[in-house]
Amino acid sequence: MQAPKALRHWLFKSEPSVYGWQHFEAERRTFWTGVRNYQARNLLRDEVKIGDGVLFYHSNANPTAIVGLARVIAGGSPDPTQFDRKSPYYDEGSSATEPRWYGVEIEAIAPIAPPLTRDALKLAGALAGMMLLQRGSRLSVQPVTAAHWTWICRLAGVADRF
DNA sequence: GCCAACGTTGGC
DNA sequence: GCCAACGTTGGC
Repeated sequence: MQAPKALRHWLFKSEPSVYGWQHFEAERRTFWTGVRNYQARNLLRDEVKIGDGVLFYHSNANPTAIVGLARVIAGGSPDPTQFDRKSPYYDEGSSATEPRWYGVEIEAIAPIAPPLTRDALKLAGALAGMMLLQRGSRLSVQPVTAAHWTWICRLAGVADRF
């Protein structure tokens, strides 16, 4: 019998002008749609599992920051927006039998207030290796190591629930 | 708004 | 399979 995989940790980027933490918190849960990058798709489809922790990050924002914690409540399934002709995420090259794009469902756990700004993250030497902080890093779904996760929870003053 | 870095596309 | 052109991301 196979041991269950340890819970893992992720960082999801979102532009607050498109879908911000306030919106997410009001809905409490959401299906994460619109990821159109194969590397991120592979993570959503194959690696992001129920119970995993998610850092919700505001990109293209002022300030850019980690603004909340979330939890994965359903693993990868096809992103319905790829089939919706009216959606900006519509992909005519995708089909129901061979969907190209995936998403997961997440639930809001706790806000991080005040937000943990990118500047604050950069000041924490222990976080220097975070993928988020690497030059040119733009993957919108990123793995976060357990050590980085723990540091971030401490910096944010939130309980490490994962 | 600028632009560096990255991903994708398509000609060859 | 190479690589130039183009489009996108996202920090600043």
